[in-house]
Amino acid sequence: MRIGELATRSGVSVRALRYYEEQGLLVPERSASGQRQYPEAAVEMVRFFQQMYAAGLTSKNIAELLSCYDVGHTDAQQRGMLRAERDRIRDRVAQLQDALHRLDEIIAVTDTHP
Amino acid sequence: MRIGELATRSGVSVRALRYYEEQGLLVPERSASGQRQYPEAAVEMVRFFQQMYAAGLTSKNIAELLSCYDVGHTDAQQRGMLRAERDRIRDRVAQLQDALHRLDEIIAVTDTHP
DNA sequence: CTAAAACCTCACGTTGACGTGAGAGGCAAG
DNA sequence: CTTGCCTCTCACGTCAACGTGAGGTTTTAG
Repeated sequence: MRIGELATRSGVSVRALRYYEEQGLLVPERSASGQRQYPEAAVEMVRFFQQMYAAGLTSKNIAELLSCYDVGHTDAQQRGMLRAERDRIRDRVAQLQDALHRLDEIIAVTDTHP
Repeated sequence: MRIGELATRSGVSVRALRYYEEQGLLVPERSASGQRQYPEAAVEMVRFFQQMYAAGLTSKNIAELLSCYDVGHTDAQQRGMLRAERDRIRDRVAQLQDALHRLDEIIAVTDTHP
């Protein structure tokens, strides 16, 4: 499919897709005239990228992560990176839940004293 | 206390404290010579700010949140904002946990196929 | 065949939370 | 008094993930 369809189907902008390519995350084939051609699987890929971005990973992190996935084997350094990222996300979840509780407290107070 | 001590005790940079002041979050007294004077309670405040920033709130959000807290009463718009932010954080936690599971899967795969 | 819609490549602009000097003044110790 | 560290106010720089035209080509619909 072409870039516009992928954009609407995966819920990101055309610009974002070109940016992902720049970062080496999703490099499509090209038609004879130079237009990008994406496979079906690209939709799922892009959603995965969004999820990882939302989790606070950088483009570089995601690229490393993909290289683990693509090559089909990982060295110690890559596995270390994966674990480090996972731990970072875990910490972040804990932080967010703390923040959530503080907000809940404030909401409770402002509801009883409006 | 002066700005340097607050910085080290609360774990942020001096620049960050001046930035918070710019944003109206933490406006200290001034000595005769113009140096900032913070009370003890500022340490806890700054940690709270960091927690909210980590949760994805902007300076403006935190300022509104403080005004709820300070004035001691809230209008409907403020309570709406508080709830919206809380819901946003909840969604984000759910997203992060999804991402966490995907990372765990990848880690499991790369461990069994190194 | 033509006009609109979609695509292409530069390349500069945006946003938020600071970083990083520059140049000048303040403060405790010896 | 002067050395050395802390603080002050501008004010420009940074970084990541895009946004936003500019100017030109390609594809599609009628």
